[in-house]
Amino acid sequence: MLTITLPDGHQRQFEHPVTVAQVVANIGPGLAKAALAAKINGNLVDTSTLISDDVQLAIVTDRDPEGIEIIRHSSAHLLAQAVKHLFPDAQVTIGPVIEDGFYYDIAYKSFTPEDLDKIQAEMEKLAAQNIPLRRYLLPRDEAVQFFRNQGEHYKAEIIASIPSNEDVSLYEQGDFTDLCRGPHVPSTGKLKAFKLMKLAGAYWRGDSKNEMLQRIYGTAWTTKKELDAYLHRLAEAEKRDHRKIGKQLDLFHVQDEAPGMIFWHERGWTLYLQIENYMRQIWRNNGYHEVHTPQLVDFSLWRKSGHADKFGKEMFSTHSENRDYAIKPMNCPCHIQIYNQGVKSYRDLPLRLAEFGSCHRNEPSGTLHGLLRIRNFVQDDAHIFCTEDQIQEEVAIFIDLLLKVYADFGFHDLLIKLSTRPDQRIGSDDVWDKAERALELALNNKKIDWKLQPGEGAFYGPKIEFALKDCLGRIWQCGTIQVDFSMPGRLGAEYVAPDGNKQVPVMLHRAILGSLERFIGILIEEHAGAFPVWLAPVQAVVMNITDQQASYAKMVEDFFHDQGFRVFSDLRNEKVGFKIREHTLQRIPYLLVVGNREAEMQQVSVRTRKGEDLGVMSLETLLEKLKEEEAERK
RNA sequence: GCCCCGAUAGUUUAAUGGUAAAACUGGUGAUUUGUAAUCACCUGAUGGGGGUUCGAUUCCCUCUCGGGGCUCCA
Repeated sequence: MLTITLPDGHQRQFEHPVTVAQVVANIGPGLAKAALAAKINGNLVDTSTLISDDVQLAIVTDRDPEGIEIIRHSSAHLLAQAVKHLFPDAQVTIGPVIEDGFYYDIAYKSFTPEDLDKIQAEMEKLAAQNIPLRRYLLPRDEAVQFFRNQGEHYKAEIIASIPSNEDVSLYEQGDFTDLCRGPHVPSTGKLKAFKLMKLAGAYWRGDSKNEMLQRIYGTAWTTKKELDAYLHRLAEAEKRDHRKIGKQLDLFHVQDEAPGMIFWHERGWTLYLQIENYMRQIWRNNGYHEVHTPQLVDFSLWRKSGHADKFGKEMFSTHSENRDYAIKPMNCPCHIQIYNQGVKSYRDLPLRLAEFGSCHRNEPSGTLHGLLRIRNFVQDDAHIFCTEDQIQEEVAIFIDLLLKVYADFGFHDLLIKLSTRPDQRIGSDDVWDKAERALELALNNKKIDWKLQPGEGAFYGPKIEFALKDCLGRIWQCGTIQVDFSMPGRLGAEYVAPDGNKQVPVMLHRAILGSLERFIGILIEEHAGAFPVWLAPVQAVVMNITDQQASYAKMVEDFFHDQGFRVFSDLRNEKVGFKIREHTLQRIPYLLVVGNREAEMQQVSVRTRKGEDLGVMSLETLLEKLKEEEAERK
């Protein structure tokens, strides 16, 4: 006799061991149809699992988060089966679940988009056949042999790395068998809403020294409706792409002659300057000293700093009159040169040197991406020279400042990561302990969520990274603070301690926005180009209805312009509806219409880019409104 | 850098082994207009190089750049 307890507390008793499927059938036909897998005492298992003890049992259907994951995982297997049908020479490797879908890496010369359509059709065919899945165990060595016999050498290699005394689980669906931990759906008919999305290359075992496999990405959902909703969401997100909006709103462009570098147009540059000026204010109010250092520096400095060894390939260089130069990829060595001028005392620390430093890095061509990954960018960079004892407080102050800045820009969802000591590092473990603890403590004191990335720190010290997502959910690192125990010493930085001895300061590398270009790219996507008033390149447009109001419109423009606002007038001989449409599409916050009535009363008729009619108001009333919005940064 | 895909007018899109189509933009003229497109006419394009062919924008090779991934992002 065994007792099975269901989540609602109900119990069922059976004389003999039963499978999950039998229990579910016993509960009801509706649930039996919906069951994808189950949880026995909290562990996910297949519906074929045999129960022989008293257990807690929960059925997993497509309403559970685990259910959709199982559907995606089984979809990956279905994909592999379809590929094997159509391309028997292809070898399968791995096929995990990812956000919103799955992929499968396949060793094959290459697939075309047409192949993708064929594979999709084959998958649909196999799903319609409702092929049952069967799970079974095999000793590791037998499993290796099994896959070798099938010519699946990658799979055999994966299994060979599993300890030899362990059994491995295999899943068989019709003529296809895959190694897998599971669980999986009971049969392929449960897969009803999937779509292959794209082809890509991916290195075997994620190592660029290995051969490249063909990765097929797919998405899978519980219903066709959810699938369609997902595809719709994607299409909407793509409309917010900063490259698209950058063109539409005339913000910037790139061209062949300067790959990975940005031509900023007037409107984009206005936005850029707003952000730069805001950050300059932040620096001024938080104890930073703005400096400016050369773009081009003799290579000897990069040798001393260690950059030449580590980033030689990424540095652009040039030559003149027997001297080799590099365009700076980072600002830190230059800031140390400023620090090194004159004798520094412990009383000068912490010393915070800041620069909108323009850096060039020769990134591999395949990694360039709009404004988000480029070869020439400007960082809101600063280096804090301090003592070891000051690290903790400086980091704490920095995090507060960073969170305030991000909130001002409307970002509240930050991904925060702490990267700790890598295998290859310099500095004693004592110093690393101290630095890591300082960063961790600073994070914990803020009561914010963060993730540990062991071994991902820089060779000279640990770091905290602050990342944002773009419109398609891709993650981009923006802000960072890094502890550096090495470069100040390499470049001869020191200060006189209270006891009169010379000491080497610690340096904190830190950026709040990171690359201004990257930050602006994400900002464009976040707002879909409809920037808040304080950032909008053009804050309002004055439109006359006929030529009669031209001089009044010009006067209104001058009025706001003199008050420091970015307002211009559109006096073209066009219907007002035409002008409104145009400036609305340009996402200009306020559209000011002036006809004879307004001119006579010295007023403006105000309309927002959202189409709201705010009615007629005096210039002073609107001015107050603009001032208020600018101050609130809304 | 590696894999797949792409590149047509200023922009967005169409088409074809045989004179490259349209909308918007731009220019000219008319229109003086009240809250998301006034009308007419005009200008304007097949990324660079090589090959196949009587003929290439179309097919092939290659370079450049862009897009999606992988690796990388110090």
